[in-house]
Amino acid sequence: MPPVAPEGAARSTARRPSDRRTGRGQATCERLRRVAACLFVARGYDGVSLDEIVQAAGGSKTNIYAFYGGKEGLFVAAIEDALGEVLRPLTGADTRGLALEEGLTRLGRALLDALLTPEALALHRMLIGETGRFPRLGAAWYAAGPATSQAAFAGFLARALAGRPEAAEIGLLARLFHDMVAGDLQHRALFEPVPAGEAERAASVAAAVRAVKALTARGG
Amino acid sequence: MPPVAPEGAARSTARRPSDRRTGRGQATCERLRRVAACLFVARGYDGVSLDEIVQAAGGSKTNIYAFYGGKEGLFVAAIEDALGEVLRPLTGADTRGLALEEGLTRLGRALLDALLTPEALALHRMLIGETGRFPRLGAAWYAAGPATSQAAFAGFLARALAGRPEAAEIGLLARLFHDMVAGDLQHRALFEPVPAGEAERAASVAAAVRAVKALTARGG
DNA sequence: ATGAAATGATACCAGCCAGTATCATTCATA
DNA sequence: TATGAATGATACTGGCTGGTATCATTTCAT
Repeated sequence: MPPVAPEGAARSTARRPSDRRTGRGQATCERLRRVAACLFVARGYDGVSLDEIVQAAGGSKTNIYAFYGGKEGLFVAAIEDALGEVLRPLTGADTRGLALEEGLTRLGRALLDALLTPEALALHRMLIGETGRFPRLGAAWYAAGPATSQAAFAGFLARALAGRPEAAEIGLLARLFHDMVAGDLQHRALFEPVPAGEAERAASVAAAVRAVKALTARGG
Repeated sequence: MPPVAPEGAARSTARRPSDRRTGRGQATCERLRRVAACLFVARGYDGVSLDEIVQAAGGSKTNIYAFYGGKEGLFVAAIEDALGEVLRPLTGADTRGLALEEGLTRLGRALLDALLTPEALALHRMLIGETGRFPRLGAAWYAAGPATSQAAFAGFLARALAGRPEAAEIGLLARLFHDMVAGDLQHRALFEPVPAGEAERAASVAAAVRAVKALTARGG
Protein backbone atom coordinates (compact mmCIF):
# COMPACT_ATOMS: atom_id res chain seq x y z
CA MET A 1 0.00 0.00 0.00
CA PRO A 2 1.41 3.43 -0.93
CA PRO A 3 2.02 5.89 1.88
CA VAL A 4 -0.74 8.38 2.57
CA ALA A 5 -0.46 11.26 0.11
CA PRO A 6 0.49 14.64 1.59
CA GLU A 7 -2.11 17.38 1.84
CA GLY A 8 -3.24 18.60 -1.57
CA ALA A 9 -1.45 15.94 -3.56
CA ALA A 10 -3.29 13.56 -5.84
CA ARG A 11 -4.98 11.01 -3.67
CA SER A 12 -5.57 8.34 -6.27
CA THR A 13 -3.12 6.48 -8.38
CA ALA A 14 -4.48 8.06 -11.54
CA ARG A 15 -1.55 8.90 -13.75
CA ARG A 16 -0.73 12.57 -13.93
CA PRO A 17 0.12 14.10 -17.32
CA SER A 18 3.80 13.39 -17.74
CA ASP A 19 6.30 16.23 -17.92
CA ARG A 20 9.16 14.26 -19.32
CA ARG A 21 8.24 12.23 -22.34
CA THR A 22 10.01 9.29 -23.89
CA GLY A 23 10.56 9.04 -27.62
CA ARG A 24 8.37 6.00 -27.66
CA GLY A 25 5.78 7.90 -25.68
CA GLN A 26 5.76 10.70 -28.21
CA ALA A 27 5.23 8.25 -31.04
CA THR A 28 2.38 6.53 -29.22
CA CYS A 29 0.82 9.86 -28.41
CA GLU A 30 0.73 10.83 -32.08
CA ARG A 31 -0.40 7.42 -33.24
CA LEU A 32 -3.29 7.57 -30.80
CA ARG A 33 -4.33 10.97 -32.10
CA ARG A 34 -4.18 9.90 -35.73
CA VAL A 35 -6.11 6.68 -35.25
CA ALA A 36 -8.63 8.34 -32.97
CA ALA A 37 -9.26 11.10 -35.51
CA CYS A 38 -10.01 8.53 -38.17
CA LEU A 39 -12.42 6.58 -35.98
CA PHE A 40 -14.10 9.59 -34.38
CA VAL A 41 -14.68 11.26 -37.73
CA ALA A 42 -16.28 8.13 -39.07
CA ARG A 43 -18.46 7.21 -36.12
CA GLY A 44 -18.70 10.15 -33.71
CA TYR A 45 -17.76 10.52 -30.09
CA ASP A 46 -20.06 7.88 -28.63
CA GLY A 47 -19.51 5.48 -31.48
CA VAL A 48 -15.90 4.76 -30.62
CA SER A 49 -14.62 3.14 -27.46
CA LEU A 50 -11.25 3.71 -25.91
CA ASP A 51 -10.51 0.01 -26.07
CA GLU A 52 -11.05 0.10 -29.81
CA ILE A 53 -8.71 3.04 -30.28
CA VAL A 54 -6.05 1.39 -28.20
CA GLN A 55 -6.41 -1.88 -30.03
CA ALA A 56 -5.97 -0.13 -33.38
CA ALA A 57 -3.21 2.25 -32.36
CA GLY A 58 -1.20 0.24 -29.88
CA GLY A 59 -0.25 1.51 -26.46
CA SER A 60 -2.89 1.32 -23.79
CA LYS A 61 -5.69 3.22 -22.16
CA THR A 62 -3.16 4.39 -19.62
CA ASN A 63 -1.63 6.55 -22.36
CA ILE A 64 -4.90 8.21 -23.18
CA TYR A 65 -5.29 9.38 -19.62
CA ALA A 66 -1.66 10.34 -19.27
CA PHE A 67 -1.43 12.22 -22.58
CA TYR A 68 -4.91 13.62 -23.04
CA GLY A 69 -6.60 13.44 -19.66
CA GLY A 70 -9.38 11.21 -20.93
CA LYS A 71 -11.67 10.51 -23.85
CA GLU A 72 -12.80 14.09 -24.29
CA GLY A 73 -9.28 15.43 -24.40
CA LEU A 74 -8.25 12.88 -27.00
CA PHE A 75 -11.33 13.70 -29.05
CA VAL A 76 -10.67 17.43 -29.08
CA ALA A 77 -7.00 16.98 -29.92
CA ALA A 78 -7.73 14.50 -32.70
CA ILE A 79 -10.45 16.60 -34.31
CA GLU A 80 -8.43 19.81 -34.17
CA ASP A 81 -5.75 17.97 -36.11
CA ALA A 82 -8.24 16.72 -38.64
CA LEU A 83 -9.69 20.20 -39.15
CA GLY A 84 -6.42 21.64 -40.30
CA GLU A 85 -5.76 18.66 -42.51
CA VAL A 86 -9.04 18.55 -44.37
CA LEU A 87 -9.45 22.24 -45.02
CA ARG A 88 -5.90 22.99 -46.11
CA PRO A 89 -6.73 22.90 -49.87
CA LEU A 90 -9.09 25.84 -49.40
CA THR A 91 -6.20 28.25 -49.18
CA GLY A 92 -4.10 26.65 -51.88
CA ALA A 93 -5.53 28.12 -55.09
CA ASP A 94 -3.37 30.77 -56.71
CA THR A 95 -5.36 33.41 -58.56
CA ARG A 96 -2.86 36.22 -58.96
CA GLY A 97 -3.34 38.03 -62.22
CA LEU A 98 -6.45 36.12 -63.26
CA ALA A 99 -9.50 37.86 -64.68
CA LEU A 100 -12.83 37.75 -62.88
CA GLU A 101 -14.34 34.76 -64.60
CA GLU A 102 -11.23 32.62 -64.66
CA GLY A 103 -10.29 33.37 -61.06
CA LEU A 104 -13.76 32.80 -59.63
CA THR A 105 -14.09 29.56 -61.52
CA ARG A 106 -10.83 28.30 -60.14
CA LEU A 107 -11.61 29.37 -56.58
CA GLY A 108 -15.13 28.01 -56.67
CA ARG A 109 -13.99 24.70 -58.00
CA ALA A 110 -11.29 24.41 -55.35
CA LEU A 111 -13.89 25.06 -52.67
CA LEU A 112 -16.26 22.49 -54.06
CA ASP A 113 -13.65 19.81 -54.47
CA ALA A 114 -12.43 20.37 -50.93
CA LEU A 115 -15.89 20.31 -49.40
CA LEU A 116 -17.06 17.23 -51.27
CA THR A 117 -14.10 15.11 -50.26
CA PRO A 118 -15.32 12.08 -48.32
CA GLU A 119 -13.11 13.14 -45.42
CA ALA A 120 -14.49 16.67 -45.34
CA LEU A 121 -18.06 15.42 -45.54
CA ALA A 122 -17.53 12.91 -42.75
CA LEU A 123 -15.91 15.54 -40.58
CA HIS A 124 -18.67 18.02 -41.32
CA ARG A 125 -21.37 15.49 -40.49
CA MET A 126 -19.74 14.46 -37.28
CA LEU A 127 -19.05 18.03 -36.12
CA ILE A 128 -22.64 19.08 -36.64
CA GLY A 129 -23.73 16.21 -34.47
CA GLU A 130 -21.26 16.91 -31.70
CA THR A 131 -21.61 20.67 -31.66
CA GLY A 132 -23.77 20.52 -28.56
CA ARG A 133 -21.10 18.74 -26.57
CA PHE A 134 -18.07 20.48 -28.10
CA PRO A 135 -19.09 23.98 -29.16
CA ARG A 136 -15.51 25.13 -29.64
CA LEU A 137 -14.95 22.60 -32.40
CA GLY A 138 -17.98 23.77 -34.32
CA ALA A 139 -16.81 27.35 -34.16
CA ALA A 140 -13.35 26.28 -35.27
CA TRP A 141 -14.82 24.46 -38.26
CA TYR A 142 -16.82 27.48 -39.32
CA ALA A 143 -13.83 29.75 -38.94
CA ALA A 144 -11.51 27.44 -40.85
CA GLY A 145 -14.10 26.54 -43.48
CA PRO A 146 -16.79 28.91 -44.72
CA ALA A 147 -15.32 32.01 -43.11
CA THR A 148 -11.89 31.34 -44.59
CA SER A 149 -13.10 30.62 -48.08
CA GLN A 150 -15.43 33.60 -48.09
CA ALA A 151 -12.46 35.73 -47.13
CA ALA A 152 -10.49 34.25 -50.01
CA PHE A 153 -13.30 35.06 -52.42
CA ALA A 154 -13.53 38.58 -51.05
CA GLY A 155 -9.82 39.13 -51.46
CA PHE A 156 -9.90 38.04 -55.06
CA LEU A 157 -13.03 40.03 -55.85
CA ALA A 158 -11.51 43.18 -54.38
CA ARG A 159 -8.54 42.79 -56.68
CA ALA A 160 -10.45 41.71 -59.77
CA LEU A 161 -13.09 44.39 -59.49
CA ALA A 162 -10.49 47.04 -58.62
CA GLY A 163 -12.60 48.78 -56.02
CA ARG A 164 -15.61 49.28 -58.24
CA PRO A 165 -18.17 48.13 -55.65
CA GLU A 166 -17.89 49.40 -52.09
CA ALA A 167 -16.16 47.22 -49.55
CA ALA A 168 -19.38 46.18 -47.86
CA GLU A 169 -20.71 44.91 -51.18
CA ILE A 170 -17.59 42.83 -51.69
CA GLY A 171 -18.19 40.84 -48.55
CA LEU A 172 -21.79 40.23 -49.48
CA LEU A 173 -20.84 39.18 -53.00
CA ALA A 174 -18.30 36.74 -51.60
CA ARG A 175 -20.88 35.20 -49.32
CA LEU A 176 -23.44 34.87 -52.10
CA PHE A 177 -20.88 33.30 -54.39
CA HIS A 178 -19.87 30.85 -51.71
CA ASP A 179 -23.46 29.82 -51.09
CA MET A 180 -24.35 29.56 -54.75
CA VAL A 181 -21.34 27.36 -55.45
CA ALA A 182 -21.57 25.04 -52.48
CA GLY A 183 -25.00 25.32 -50.87
CA ASP A 184 -27.02 22.71 -52.63
CA LEU A 185 -24.29 20.28 -53.59
CA GLN A 186 -22.90 20.17 -50.09
CA HIS A 187 -26.35 19.87 -48.60
CA ARG A 188 -27.16 16.93 -50.82
CA ALA A 189 -23.82 15.32 -50.22
CA LEU A 190 -24.51 15.27 -46.50
CA PHE A 191 -27.56 13.11 -47.07
CA GLU A 192 -26.68 11.03 -50.09
CA PRO A 193 -24.07 8.31 -50.30
CA VAL A 194 -22.45 9.55 -53.52
CA PRO A 195 -21.47 13.22 -53.86
CA ALA A 196 -22.01 15.19 -57.04
CA GLY A 197 -19.83 14.30 -60.00
CA GLU A 198 -17.71 16.33 -62.37
CA ALA A 199 -20.57 17.64 -64.52
CA GLU A 200 -22.66 18.91 -61.64
CA ARG A 201 -19.70 20.57 -59.98
CA ALA A 202 -18.72 22.41 -63.12
CA ALA A 203 -22.30 23.47 -63.71
CA SER A 204 -22.72 24.77 -60.19
CA VAL A 205 -19.54 26.82 -60.37
CA ALA A 206 -20.41 28.13 -63.81
CA ALA A 207 -23.86 29.23 -62.69
CA ALA A 208 -22.44 31.02 -59.68
CA VAL A 209 -19.81 32.76 -61.80
CA ARG A 210 -22.41 33.91 -64.30
CA ALA A 211 -24.51 35.24 -61.44
CA VAL A 212 -21.62 37.24 -60.00
CA LYS A 213 -20.86 38.67 -63.41
CA ALA A 214 -24.48 39.71 -63.81
CA LEU A 215 -24.49 41.24 -60.35
CA THR A 216 -21.38 43.28 -60.99
CA ALA A 217 -22.21 44.31 -64.54
CA ARG A 218 -24.15 47.32 -63.30
CA GLY A 219 -23.71 49.00 -59.91
CA GLY A 220 -24.55 45.90 -57.85
CA MET B 1 -44.69 -23.57 -19.08
CA PRO B 2 -46.32 -22.84 -22.47
CA PRO B 3 -46.74 -25.75 -24.86
CA VAL B 4 -44.06 -26.22 -27.45
CA ALA B 5 -44.68 -23.82 -30.34
CA PRO B 6 -45.65 -25.44 -33.63
CA GLU B 7 -43.17 -25.48 -36.48
CA GLY B 8 -42.44 -22.00 -37.79
CA ALA B 9 -44.29 -20.14 -35.04
CA ALA B 10 -42.55 -17.66 -32.80
CA ARG B 11 -40.47 -19.62 -30.39
CA SER B 12 -39.87 -16.96 -27.78
CA THR B 13 -42.32 -15.08 -25.64
CA ALA B 14 -41.46 -11.80 -27.38
CA ARG B 15 -44.72 -9.95 -27.90
CA ARG B 16 -45.98 -9.91 -31.45
CA PRO B 17 -47.31 -6.65 -32.89
CA SER B 18 -50.90 -6.55 -31.76
CA ASP B 19 -53.71 -6.67 -34.28
CA ARG B 20 -56.45 -5.48 -32.01
CA ARG B 21 -55.56 -2.33 -30.13
CA THR B 22 -57.12 -0.89 -27.05
CA GLY B 23 -57.98 2.81 -26.79
CA ARG B 24 -55.47 3.10 -24.03
CA GLY B 25 -52.95 1.30 -26.21
CA GLN B 26 -53.47 3.76 -29.03
CA ALA B 27 -52.93 6.68 -26.67
CA THR B 28 -49.75 5.15 -25.29
CA CYS B 29 -48.52 4.40 -28.76
CA GLU B 30 -48.86 8.04 -29.77
CA ARG B 31 -47.48 9.38 -26.52
CA LEU B 32 -44.42 7.19 -26.97
CA ARG B 33 -43.89 8.52 -30.47
CA ARG B 34 -44.26 12.16 -29.42
CA VAL B 35 -41.98 11.91 -26.43
CA ALA B 36 -39.43 9.84 -28.34
CA ALA B 37 -39.36 12.38 -31.16
CA CYS B 38 -38.60 15.14 -28.70
CA LEU B 39 -35.80 13.22 -27.01
CA PHE B 40 -34.29 11.74 -30.17
CA VAL B 41 -34.24 15.10 -31.92
CA ALA B 42 -32.46 16.64 -28.99
CA ARG B 43 -29.90 13.93 -28.31
CA GLY B 44 -29.73 11.53 -31.21
CA TYR B 45 -30.34 7.81 -31.45
CA ASP B 46 -27.63 6.65 -29.07
CA GLY B 47 -28.21 9.48 -26.65
CA VAL B 48 -31.62 8.29 -25.54
CA SER B 49 -32.42 5.04 -23.77
CA LEU B 50 -35.66 3.17 -23.96
CA ASP B 51 -36.03 3.33 -20.20
CA GLU B 52 -35.87 7.10 -20.37
CA ILE B 53 -38.53 7.29 -23.06
CA VAL B 54 -40.79 4.99 -21.11
CA GLN B 55 -40.27 6.93 -17.92
CA ALA B 56 -41.19 10.19 -19.64
CA ALA B 57 -44.09 8.86 -21.68
CA GLY B 58 -45.63 6.25 -19.43
CA GLY B 59 -46.34 2.72 -20.55
CA SER B 60 -43.45 0.31 -20.61
CA LYS B 61 -40.75 -1.10 -22.82
CA THR B 62 -43.14 -3.87 -23.67
CA ASN B 63 -45.16 -1.33 -25.69
CA ILE B 64 -42.18 -0.23 -27.70
CA TYR B 65 -41.56 -3.77 -28.87
CA ALA B 66 -45.24 -4.48 -29.44
CA PHE B 67 -45.99 -1.25 -31.31
CA TYR B 68 -42.74 -0.48 -33.08
CA GLY B 69 -40.72 -3.66 -33.07
CA GLY B 70 -37.82 -2.12 -31.18
CA LYS B 71 -35.77 1.01 -30.75
CA GLU B 72 -35.07 1.49 -34.44
CA GLY B 73 -38.71 1.23 -35.38
CA LEU B 74 -39.71 3.78 -32.77
CA PHE B 75 -36.95 6.09 -33.93
CA VAL B 76 -38.00 5.99 -37.56
CA ALA B 77 -41.67 6.48 -36.73
CA ALA B 78 -40.95 9.35 -34.36
CA ILE B 79 -38.66 11.17 -36.75
CA GLU B 80 -40.98 10.77 -39.71
CA ASP B 81 -43.64 12.47 -37.63
CA ALA B 82 -41.30 15.26 -36.66
CA LEU B 83 -40.29 15.83 -40.29
CA GLY B 84 -43.82 16.61 -41.36
CA GLU B 85 -44.37 18.80 -38.34
CA VAL B 86 -41.31 20.97 -38.59
CA LEU B 87 -41.36 21.59 -42.31
CA ARG B 88 -45.07 22.27 -42.67
CA PRO B 89 -44.63 26.10 -42.66
CA LEU B 90 -42.56 25.84 -45.83
CA THR B 91 -45.64 25.30 -47.91
CA GLY B 92 -47.84 27.77 -46.08
CA ALA B 93 -46.95 31.09 -47.72
CA ASP B 94 -49.55 32.44 -50.13
CA THR B 95 -48.06 34.44 -52.98
CA ARG B 96 -50.88 34.51 -55.47
CA GLY B 97 -50.95 37.78 -57.36
CA LEU B 98 -47.79 39.17 -55.79
CA ALA B 99 -45.14 40.90 -57.85
CA LEU B 100 -41.62 39.43 -58.13
CA GLU B 101 -39.99 41.37 -55.32
CA GLU B 102 -42.83 41.12 -52.85
CA GLY B 103 -43.45 37.43 -53.47
CA LEU B 104 -39.82 36.38 -53.30
CA THR B 105 -39.34 38.36 -50.12
CA ARG B 106 -42.28 36.66 -48.49
CA LEU B 107 -41.24 33.18 -49.63
CA GLY B 108 -37.63 33.67 -48.67
CA ARG B 109 -38.54 34.93 -45.27
CA ALA B 110 -40.89 32.01 -44.67
CA LEU B 111 -38.11 29.60 -45.59
CA LEU B 112 -35.63 31.28 -43.30
CA ASP B 113 -37.97 31.45 -40.35
CA ALA B 114 -38.88 27.80 -40.77
CA LEU B 115 -35.27 26.65 -41.08
CA LEU B 116 -33.98 28.69 -38.15
CA THR B 117 -36.57 27.41 -35.72
CA PRO B 118 -34.83 25.64 -32.83
CA GLU B 119 -36.82 22.51 -33.63
CA ALA B 120 -35.81 22.52 -37.29
CA LEU B 121 -32.18 23.12 -36.43
CA ALA B 122 -32.12 20.33 -33.88
CA LEU B 123 -33.78 17.96 -36.31
CA HIS B 124 -31.40 18.93 -39.07
CA ARG B 125 -28.37 18.44 -36.85
CA MET B 126 -29.53 15.10 -35.63
CA LEU B 127 -30.47 13.80 -39.08
CA ILE B 128 -27.09 14.68 -40.51
CA GLY B 129 -25.47 12.68 -37.76
CA GLU B 130 -27.70 9.64 -38.18
CA THR B 131 -27.74 9.59 -41.97
CA GLY B 132 -25.28 6.73 -42.02
CA ARG B 133 -27.54 4.52 -39.93
CA PHE B 134 -30.88 5.69 -41.37
CA PRO B 135 -30.34 6.79 -44.97
CA ARG B 136 -34.05 6.88 -45.72
CA LEU B 137 -34.63 9.59 -43.17
CA GLY B 138 -31.95 11.81 -44.68
CA ALA B 139 -33.47 11.46 -48.10
CA ALA B 140 -36.90 12.23 -46.67
CA TRP B 141 -35.56 15.39 -45.05
CA TYR B 142 -34.02 16.60 -48.27
CA ALA B 143 -37.19 15.86 -50.19
CA ALA B 144 -39.45 17.54 -47.65
CA GLY B 145 -37.07 20.45 -47.05
CA PRO B 146 -34.80 21.93 -49.71
CA ALA B 147 -36.42 20.13 -52.61
CA THR B 148 -39.90 21.24 -51.58
CA SER B 149 -39.00 24.85 -51.00
CA GLN B 150 -37.01 25.05 -54.22
CA ALA B 151 -40.07 23.76 -56.01
CA ALA B 152 -42.18 26.43 -54.33
CA PHE B 153 -39.73 29.12 -55.46
CA ALA B 154 -39.73 27.72 -58.97
CA GLY B 155 -43.50 27.72 -59.11
CA PHE B 156 -43.71 31.33 -58.06
CA LEU B 157 -40.91 32.43 -60.39
CA ALA B 158 -42.58 30.76 -63.32
CA ARG B 159 -45.75 32.74 -62.63
CA ALA B 160 -44.08 36.03 -61.79
CA LEU B 161 -41.73 36.00 -64.75
CA ALA B 162 -44.45 34.81 -67.06
CA GLY B 163 -42.31 32.43 -69.03
CA ARG B 164 -39.61 34.95 -69.86
CA PRO B 165 -36.67 32.65 -69.01
CA GLU B 166 -36.70 29.08 -70.22
CA ALA B 167 -37.89 26.39 -67.82
CA ALA B 168 -34.41 25.07 -67.14
CA GLU B 169 -33.32 28.52 -66.04
CA ILE B 170 -36.25 28.74 -63.65
CA GLY B 171 -35.10 25.71 -61.71
CA LEU B 172 -31.58 27.04 -61.51
CA LEU B 173 -32.79 30.43 -60.37
CA ALA B 174 -34.88 28.82 -57.66
CA ARG B 175 -31.90 26.85 -56.41
CA LEU B 176 -29.65 29.88 -56.38
CA PHE B 177 -32.27 31.91 -54.54
CA HIS B 178 -32.72 29.17 -51.98
CA ASP B 179 -29.00 28.96 -51.34
CA MET B 180 -28.48 32.70 -51.20
CA VAL B 181 -31.28 33.11 -48.70
CA ALA B 182 -30.50 30.23 -46.40
CA GLY B 183 -26.97 28.99 -47.03
CA ASP B 184 -24.86 31.00 -44.69
CA LEU B 185 -27.42 31.71 -41.97
CA GLN B 186 -28.39 28.07 -41.69
CA HIS B 187 -24.80 26.95 -41.75
CA ARG B 188 -23.91 29.31 -38.95
CA ALA B 189 -26.99 28.39 -36.97
CA LEU B 190 -25.91 24.76 -37.00
CA PHE B 191 -22.72 25.69 -35.18
CA GLU B 192 -23.69 28.63 -33.03
CA PRO B 193 -26.00 28.63 -30.04
CA VAL B 194 -28.07 31.64 -31.12
CA PRO B 195 -29.48 31.81 -34.66
CA ALA B 196 -29.47 35.00 -36.68
CA GLY B 197 -31.89 37.73 -35.57
CA GLU B 198 -34.43 39.84 -37.39
CA ALA B 199 -31.97 42.23 -39.01
CA GLU B 200 -29.74 39.55 -40.47
CA ARG B 201 -32.67 37.57 -41.79
CA ALA B 202 -34.17 40.56 -43.53
CA ALA B 203 -30.81 41.51 -44.98
CA SER B 204 -30.16 38.02 -46.29
CA VAL B 205 -33.54 37.84 -47.99
CA ALA B 206 -33.19 41.34 -49.41
CA ALA B 207 -29.78 40.56 -50.87
CA ALA B 208 -31.05 37.38 -52.48
CA VAL B 209 -34.06 39.19 -53.93
CA ARG B 210 -31.88 41.92 -55.36
CA ALA B 211 -29.65 39.29 -56.90
CA VAL B 212 -32.55 37.53 -58.56
CA LYS B 213 -33.84 40.82 -59.93
CA ALA B 214 -30.42 41.59 -61.35
CA LEU B 215 -30.19 38.12 -62.86
CA THR B 216 -33.54 38.40 -64.56
CA ALA B 217 -33.23 42.02 -65.69
CA ARG B 218 -31.46 40.96 -68.86
CA GLY B 219 -31.77 37.55 -70.47
CA GLY B 220 -30.37 35.64 -67.42
C1' DA C 1 25.49 1.05 -15.27
C1' DT C 2 21.53 2.21 -12.49
C1' DG C 3 17.48 3.70 -10.63
C1' DA C 4 13.60 6.66 -11.00
C1' DA C 5 10.23 7.85 -14.13
C1' DA C 6 7.61 6.72 -18.29
C1' DT C 7 5.13 3.31 -20.72
C1' DG C 8 2.54 -1.07 -21.62
C1' DA C 9 -0.54 -4.97 -20.59
C1' DT C 10 -4.22 -6.52 -18.15
C1' DA C 11 -7.73 -7.06 -14.91
C1' DC C 12 -11.22 -4.93 -12.60
C1' DC C 13 -15.30 -1.92 -11.17
C1' DA C 14 -19.51 0.30 -11.41
C1' DG C 15 -22.91 1.72 -14.33
C1' DC C 16 -25.69 1.70 -18.46
C1' DC C 17 -28.37 -0.35 -22.16
C1' DA C 18 -31.29 -3.21 -25.56
C1' DG C 19 -33.94 -6.74 -25.44
C1' DT C 20 -36.62 -10.65 -23.06
C1' DA C 21 -39.32 -12.97 -19.58
C1' DT C 22 -42.80 -13.09 -16.10
C1' DC C 23 -46.67 -11.98 -13.94
C1' DA C 24 -50.32 -8.60 -12.52
C1' DT C 25 -53.84 -5.54 -14.17
C1' DT C 26 -57.02 -3.52 -17.37
C1' DC C 27 -59.83 -3.46 -21.30
C1' DA C 28 -63.18 -4.85 -25.09
C1' DT C 29 -66.58 -7.59 -26.27
C1' DA C 30 -69.76 -11.18 -26.47
C1' DT D 1 -70.54 -10.09 -16.18
C1' DA D 2 -67.11 -13.30 -17.67
C1' DT D 3 -63.17 -14.24 -20.51
C1' DG D 4 -59.31 -13.90 -23.29
C1' DA D 5 -56.42 -10.54 -25.18
C1' DA D 6 -53.95 -6.15 -24.59
C1' DT D 7 -51.29 -3.47 -21.59
C1' DG D 8 -48.27 -2.28 -17.55
C1' DA D 9 -44.65 -3.00 -14.07
C1' DT D 10 -40.54 -4.98 -12.98
C1' DA D 11 -36.63 -7.73 -12.89
C1' DC D 12 -33.12 -10.05 -15.31
C1' DT D 13 -29.40 -11.12 -18.88
C1' DG D 14 -25.53 -10.53 -21.43
C1' DG D 15 -22.60 -7.31 -23.18
C1' DC D 16 -20.21 -3.06 -23.44
C1' DT D 17 -17.86 1.31 -21.67
C1' DG D 18 -15.17 4.91 -19.23
C1' DG D 19 -12.18 5.09 -15.94
C1' DT D 20 -8.90 3.12 -12.22
C1' DA D 21 -5.57 0.00 -10.14
C1' DT D 22 -1.72 -3.06 -10.37
C1' DC D 23 2.34 -4.66 -11.79
C1' DA D 24 5.84 -5.75 -15.49
C1' DT D 25 8.86 -3.67 -18.83
C1' DT D 26 11.32 -0.01 -21.18
C1' DT D 27 13.58 4.42 -21.45
C1' DC D 28 16.76 7.87 -20.33
C1' DA D 29 19.34 11.24 -17.41
C1' DT D 30 22.69 10.99 -14.21
